[in-house]
Amino acid sequence: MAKRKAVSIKDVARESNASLTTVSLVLNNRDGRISSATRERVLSAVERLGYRPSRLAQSLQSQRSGFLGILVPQLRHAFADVYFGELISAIQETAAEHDYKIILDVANPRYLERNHHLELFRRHYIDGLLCLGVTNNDTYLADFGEGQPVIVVNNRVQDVDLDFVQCNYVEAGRIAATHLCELGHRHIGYIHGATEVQTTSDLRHGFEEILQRFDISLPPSHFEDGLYTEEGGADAAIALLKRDPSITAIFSGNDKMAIGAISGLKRIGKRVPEEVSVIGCDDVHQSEFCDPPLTTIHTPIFDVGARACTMLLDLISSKQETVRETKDVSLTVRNSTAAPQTGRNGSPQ
Amino acid sequence: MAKRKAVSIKDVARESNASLTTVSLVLNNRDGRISSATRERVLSAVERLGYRPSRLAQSLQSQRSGFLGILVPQLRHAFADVYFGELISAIQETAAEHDYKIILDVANPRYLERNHHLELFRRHYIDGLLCLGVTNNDTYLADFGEGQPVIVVNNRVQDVDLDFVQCNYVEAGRIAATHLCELGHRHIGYIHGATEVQTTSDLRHGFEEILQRFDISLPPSHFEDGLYTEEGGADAAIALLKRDPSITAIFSGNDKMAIGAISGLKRIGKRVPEEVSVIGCDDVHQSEFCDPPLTTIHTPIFDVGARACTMLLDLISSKQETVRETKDVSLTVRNSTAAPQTGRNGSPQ
DNA sequence: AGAATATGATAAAACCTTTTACCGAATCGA
DNA sequence: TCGATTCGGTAAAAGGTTTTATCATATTCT
Repeated sequence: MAKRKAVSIKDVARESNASLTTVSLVLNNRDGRISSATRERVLSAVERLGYRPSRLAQSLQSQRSGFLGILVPQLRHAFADVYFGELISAIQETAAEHDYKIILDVANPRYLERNHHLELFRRHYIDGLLCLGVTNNDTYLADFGEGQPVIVVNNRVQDVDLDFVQCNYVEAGRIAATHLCELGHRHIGYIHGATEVQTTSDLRHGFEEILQRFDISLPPSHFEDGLYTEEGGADAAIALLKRDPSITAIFSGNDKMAIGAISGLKRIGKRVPEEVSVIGCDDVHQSEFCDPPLTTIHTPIFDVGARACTMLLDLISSKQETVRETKDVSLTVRNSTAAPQTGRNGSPQ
Repeated sequence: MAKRKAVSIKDVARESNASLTTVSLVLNNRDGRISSATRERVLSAVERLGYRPSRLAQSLQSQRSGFLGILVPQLRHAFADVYFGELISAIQETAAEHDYKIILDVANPRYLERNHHLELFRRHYIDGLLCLGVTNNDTYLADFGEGQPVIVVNNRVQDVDLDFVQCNYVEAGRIAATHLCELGHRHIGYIHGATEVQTTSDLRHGFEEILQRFDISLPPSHFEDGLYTEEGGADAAIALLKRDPSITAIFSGNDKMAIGAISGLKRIGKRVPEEVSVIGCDDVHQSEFCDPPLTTIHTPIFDVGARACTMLLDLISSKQETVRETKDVSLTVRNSTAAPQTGRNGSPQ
């Protein structure tokens, strides 16, 4: 199939009776050194031959790949998660605006064991890396060093001194707690996600801070792990209400689990929000379309992704030395929360 | 910050008192030419220096980038769509198994206008391309040619002769229609997605084929565009029932719109499935967690993505000349469909 | 007019591999 | 012992660009 060889700068040089160097200078507008006559000659040859410089050769020479990496953890189907998807959309869009392309990697055990994360830089795959969904267990993050720009997106890592852009999850916890308390709830369940995620703790700290202020106790029996999945959320909600039927409100660490929780509550015949209020966290798109529409903490995920990408580019071009940003969150009230029913239905006071 | 220069094969050669060539031969196991003594010497030097070959130089030399491209259309936040996400997960996983990496591009108008899709190959960004979410309007697909392996994923393009891997949407339409008809529905609404998508027509053809067999008419007033979004699905369902209150079942072109439709129906006080049945298509993960859980056509999206990726690799390595595959689909019955209520509530017979 | 400076273009080095072709030394067969 | 192999290894080319240093030629200054 004689896949005819790609045209190179040499071909252009020959075609235009100019030297290799001249062609390069013209193409890169290296100051007016070249006469407009030769410039035209070169340009027309480029046009005629349909020449486009090889990005491989360019990268080799410039020692810049023009790629940004996105590293996500190994989950069921990581990319089918709207939370990650939203971040990736934001990152891709921002990167494209700056003529960078995105490459996608999944940090599974095999990957890490083979040090593929280090190869990303050492073998010049990428110029910078964005890490999504990291946990405090991800010790490999400590492997990155000098000249390897890395930003942790919407999280932090406890023991590793890495740059990050995140939402204020402590505040998110406070807002959620305040909302429930002010509605009058006193028996509250808490569905959390993986505890090794830093923002999971942040959220809980903020939440408990406010509960204490309202003098409400949150016994261990009111906590349940929802695994950050719908199924987990459903199971957790059911477990919580079985263990303590007086619970009138549930805070879920993310919307996914909250939606699962609503589905679980319905399954055991509890009406939302009449009998049990549910509040989530994230404000993903579909929260508007579950039944009832979910009250949740709005976190500016898209902005965080875009900002992280911009900052990464600044790190790469040495416009920044270090990045540490925390974005504000807010309450989005829909219909899954209400004041608790007084009297009859349980609620032993 | 003296970012100390990366160690190159030259450094290894010097360190191990061998020639450049020898080092390369050892590293690539080019037949037993090298004595085990030198081999050891080289290997230990590699170890000591922490040498890793530059993939840029390798790619330049081999004329293979080691990347696969994924091109998605411009949508709200394309990657935050579980359907695309599932495909991307499958592709990424398969590619990684074969030591390929994935790069992500969004085909927005600016991108296409600048012919960035062609640059992908011409500038050696990628060795092969997977196109997601294409429509019959995407004429740029015709630009790809010889030596540019491209596969359309879970779709086809009417006028362009491109390789594809897809689900059998004609059959999906048939199955959905059969299900509704056998339940006894006679007044059926149809929420469709973008008509410029080939599978949209396939689905409809299959659906109408069965309705004719059951001698049921589907007047234009029973069609509504749901824009492939939740909002669109909700609006469409409401419009359909306002226009013809005798409708007892709705088929939706994807689950997203179906979930929206359920939410819309509830909003106007219609119970699902007692008053109106809803059946979707795709079987996305969350269909299990809406209320009621959605009856839908299961399409093996993940398999399609994985298969498309495998086939693309075969095209690249010339193990295949052409790819045309259609995967089976099946019915997943949950609780959003039921027999129509007889008598009282409308249903003029 | 002779020296100094612009101007326009180019040869060569550098970026880092892999592969091809070749070379000297040792081994082997006759 | 001569010619043919095998063995172990290397120099050089190729892959395609950018950048640096250099070289002619033309122009300007004194």
